[in-house]
Amino acid sequence: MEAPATRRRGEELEAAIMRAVWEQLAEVGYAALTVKDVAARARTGKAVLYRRWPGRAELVFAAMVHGIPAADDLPDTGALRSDVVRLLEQVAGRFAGIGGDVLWGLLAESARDPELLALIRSDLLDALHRGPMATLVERAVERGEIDPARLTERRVALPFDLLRNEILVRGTVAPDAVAEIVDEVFLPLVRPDGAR
Amino acid sequence: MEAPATRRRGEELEAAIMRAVWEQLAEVGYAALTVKDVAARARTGKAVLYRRWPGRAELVFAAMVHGIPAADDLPDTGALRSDVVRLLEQVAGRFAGIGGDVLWGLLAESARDPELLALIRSDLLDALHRGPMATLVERAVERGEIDPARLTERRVALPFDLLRNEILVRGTVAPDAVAEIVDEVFLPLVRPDGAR
DNA sequence: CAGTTAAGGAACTCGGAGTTTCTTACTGTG
DNA sequence: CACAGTAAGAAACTCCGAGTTCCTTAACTG
Repeated sequence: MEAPATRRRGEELEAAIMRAVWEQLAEVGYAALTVKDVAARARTGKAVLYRRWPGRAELVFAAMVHGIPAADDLPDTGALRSDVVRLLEQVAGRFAGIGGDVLWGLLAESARDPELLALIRSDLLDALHRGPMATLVERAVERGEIDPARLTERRVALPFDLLRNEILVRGTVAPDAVAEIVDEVFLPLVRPDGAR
Repeated sequence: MEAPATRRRGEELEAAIMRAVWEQLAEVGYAALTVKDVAARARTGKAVLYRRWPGRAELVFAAMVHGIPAADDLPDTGALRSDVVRLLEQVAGRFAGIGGDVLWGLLAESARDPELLALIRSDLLDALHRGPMATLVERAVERGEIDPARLTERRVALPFDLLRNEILVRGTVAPDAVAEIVDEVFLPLVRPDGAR
């Protein structure tokens, strides 16, 4: 933020840029984010940014991947319900501060670039979700909380599909949305029969 | 398409513009759609467009509302499953030709304009879905195909929430997605107990 | 310490959104 | 049928942001 005493390079410089992008996203959103403003905020020049990322979309994508902390601490509460609730809330929390519009903007701007689009879809929308969820489900099956016969790909994906819908369509995750998704939809579909 | 013999006005002109927007959307998508191209395609000038709509986003929104035929023919096959499948396929079909990127672009560009955003959400994402679905569900309750005690807002919204997820996230609706949504998720949640 | 790399910064091109202005065809009214 | 008034069609214009280029100079390399 304050004037750099020296000329920064490598890691340090890059971190400052990522931070500047993230802050701009939080403050003005995607549509109003300009490369010049980001450069100014990071106290550097546009050329430095373009030397690293081919365009605005890639820059923002990098900042999101960088800014969203990895979910290394997968919930393990011993019960399926609380595990899933906590995981969903974790992910919802990661998107707090920046609105759904960042995702829209990114997707819209990348619509013409199939490679970037695929990357965004897999890194930001899929990988972060499929793996963790699979683990939670696996554990629950072992505990007998889930009937394996009732498991399908679609049902496992359900919690995140619905959470994503909240973020993308409503722009925010209502306080009780997570509980609803888990209690009204997910659990009734995978619990062993009899347990309503 | 061909040179207009005369100078058009009102309805006729407007229809030509809406058609031009729709065709451009289908051909180049939202990001690459320019007002100048639309005007050229409709054989008119930019000023004519800006006299009617305040900006690009409103123009595209108008074209979508105009171009998406109303679902006046609500399915009524006598069975819940086929009703819902048909309704979902109807809606999916309406978005054929233009990709999900149009929605993204529209949402991204309108992120700063709360009124337009609300309009898009309600007209394009909500109104078209909530009403028809409610009717189908109502009929099914009367036929005894649905247990009213198992109905919640969220469950009724489920089919469209998931369909929307397909369109927005995957960019397309896989051939068997609709059947999966209905058979693996929706029906098991609302059918009277015992019917698995 | 000499040579190389790249940061910082400014000036540039290019293109699209939105505006303005002008001429000229329609339209509705007397 | 003539004469406003309105708005279509077309062009030129402003503004602004993405991406590029170039130059100076600080930091790193050996």
